[in-house]
Amino acid sequence: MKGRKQKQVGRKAARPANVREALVRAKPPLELVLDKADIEGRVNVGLRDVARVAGVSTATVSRAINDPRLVSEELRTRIDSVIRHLGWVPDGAARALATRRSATIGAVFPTLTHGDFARAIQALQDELTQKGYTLLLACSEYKPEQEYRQARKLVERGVEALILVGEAHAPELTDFLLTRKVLYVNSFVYNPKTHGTCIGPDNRKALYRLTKYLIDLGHTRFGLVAQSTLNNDRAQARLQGVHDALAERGIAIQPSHVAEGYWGINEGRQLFRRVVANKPFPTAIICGNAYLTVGAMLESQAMGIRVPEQMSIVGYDDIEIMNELPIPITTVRVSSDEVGRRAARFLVGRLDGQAPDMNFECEAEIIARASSGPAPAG
Amino acid sequence: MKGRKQKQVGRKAARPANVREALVRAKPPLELVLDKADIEGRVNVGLRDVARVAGVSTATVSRAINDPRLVSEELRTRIDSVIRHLGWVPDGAARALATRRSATIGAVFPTLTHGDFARAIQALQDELTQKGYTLLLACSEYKPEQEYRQARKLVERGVEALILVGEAHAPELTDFLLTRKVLYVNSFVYNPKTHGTCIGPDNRKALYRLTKYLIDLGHTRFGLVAQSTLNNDRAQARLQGVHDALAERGIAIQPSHVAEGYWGINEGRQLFRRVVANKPFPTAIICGNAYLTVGAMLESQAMGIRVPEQMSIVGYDDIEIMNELPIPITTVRVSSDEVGRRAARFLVGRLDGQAPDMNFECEAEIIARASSGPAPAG
DNA sequence: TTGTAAGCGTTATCAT
DNA sequence: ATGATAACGCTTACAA
Repeated sequence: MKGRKQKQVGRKAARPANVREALVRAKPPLELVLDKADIEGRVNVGLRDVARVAGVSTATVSRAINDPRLVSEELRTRIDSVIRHLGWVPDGAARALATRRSATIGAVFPTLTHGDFARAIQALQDELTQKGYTLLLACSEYKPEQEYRQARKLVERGVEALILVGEAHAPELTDFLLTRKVLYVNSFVYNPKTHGTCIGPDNRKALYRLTKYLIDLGHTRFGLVAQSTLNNDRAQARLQGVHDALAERGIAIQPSHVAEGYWGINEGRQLFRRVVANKPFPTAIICGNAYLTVGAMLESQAMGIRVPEQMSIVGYDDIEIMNELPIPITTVRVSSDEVGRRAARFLVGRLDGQAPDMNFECEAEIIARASSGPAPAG
Repeated sequence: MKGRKQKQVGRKAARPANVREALVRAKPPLELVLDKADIEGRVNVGLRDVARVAGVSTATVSRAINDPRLVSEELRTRIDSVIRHLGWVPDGAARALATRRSATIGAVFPTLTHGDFARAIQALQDELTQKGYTLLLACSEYKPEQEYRQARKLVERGVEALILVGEAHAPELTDFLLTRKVLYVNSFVYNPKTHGTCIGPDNRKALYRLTKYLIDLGHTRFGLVAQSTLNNDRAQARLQGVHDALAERGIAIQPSHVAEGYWGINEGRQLFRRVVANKPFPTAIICGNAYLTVGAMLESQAMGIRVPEQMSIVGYDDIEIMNELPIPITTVRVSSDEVGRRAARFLVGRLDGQAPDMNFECEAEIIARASSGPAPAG
């Protein structure tokens, strides 16, 4: 470590306080003190240098930047000018160490490329920036183990709170959060029964209602282009919603009419083909996420299936293209922005000691479009 | 600040070193020392507590976690066990302060929701995590002023390097980076003449070549569904590429065949309508970004225009849907992943003192699909 | 191999 | 309103 070669008795002693002392109270020629020689030994200018050049104590400089009202007009302007001239930028690490606050919030998302998460992150970012916080971002790639490691690292980095996705975490993570008493929220889920605050849609209910909507349209033969439920409690809850609604009416779903995949238009196409391969094919197809839905729709058209006359296709998450395709798609709209914004507000509120610890359910609205209609007579 | 109420002469003095000392060397019943009373006064356990409980010096604990080889087998396992039992997590701020390194890298993107940026961020994230760094993320919303503020804040937060998008920054930012000697890269651009390292495609060249490709197909009447060049040097460079190619062949573009917007399928539709409103409409439409392109394509179909027989439509950025629409779209493929990954590698390399300061051009490949063809005879 | 203690750049307490 | 200085929790130079 530079500048630590010799044990110094005291800081002042190490720096000849000769010419500078004279310059200190000089009025305008601040440029003079910018002379390299003045900041000898140290690589970066620090608050101490500002104080020295401005001829005040470090305490005063600290006050001047953190609560200017505590400092006299005169000193304040003098200090500001020195800061500008010296180009000083406060050191976040030192500040964090002294205050025990980092003004940083961490988030671990399964992926950053899915539209809904991207939107939530954007909103999160906006909101946090506005409130003076910074976002530390990590990615779990849908692996609980990795989520744990990342969350841990974020806590080491000093985040004051954590945003997670879903309610199912590695047990180590839950333990860790509990014993360290880390403030966090589970986003994109709503299930007050779980441990921790949650902010998001009730995934089960959303698909329960969507399925009911189709049942009410007379459909009885259903197909599923589902998203894998592996390490994905949201997908799991959605599937549960479908099954709950069907069970209520005593409708069974044929196993061959269920295909499970991950993500992507092309994958949606393939899964769709698999589902409709077994005649008679379903009159209603429910898709697990946005891009699977788009794929299913595109493939249905390529196959010459008339939608919604022969078959209804519905999806989850309302991305722009759903409304722009030749046959606009019925889907569930969740405001990811809202999830992100709410999460940010909640955490910042709690950190400021306000806001009670409550859960927040985001609306999941069914947007009915041309892709769904009454079940065909046959 | 807690625990700072009374001036303490020395730390040890403040803590009765009675019973504990005896426990220190006790073999298995480590649980005993977990007793709250042992960590009195302090809210969080610290390295000192670990050292005390393990009966070693703080230096040894530090070594044990940072370079285990420096510590004897015996102490190492003892320390590890104490760490686990105490649930200690090192304090990043303190470590950053002491080492003058934060293992953190900052990025400021115009937006997080565009597919290309999201992909780059994802890659960035992966790569950085792998190398032991964490990503601090910020968002400029395409505003140079905000980019400056965010970058500054990231530097305050102690990032060791910065990833920016584009080469045109606020002058304050350029100054700031220069005087603070901040390591950074301009991503998504390739222009070795600018200040700073750049990693990305040569936007001008890419569209120059795409335009040439269309010219070679016999097109002479061009239309533009352009992305606004406001605060967007990439869009500007792309436009320049188009104009360069056209100028070379003496082809002029009719002002009424140019429409400028931002982003989104719907916007693409509107702009497209505007462009084709002026008969005879262009035989080739070049679009400024992915979603504008999709919009143009969708609208052309809604209007009953035959593509590519009557009109060729080409875009920029190869997102999945381009290849999945009924008429797959010719476009320029830029590997955003590569941009992100390269940027991360470059910065980490430089921080480790390897890697020379060189620019890196990412390939921008023309993916010819069904949406482009020979100009119609008429 | 291990310990001692200075030092990282701030903030905050206490005294003036 | 301002100054002096301990403290924040770690790393590391130097001594043993």
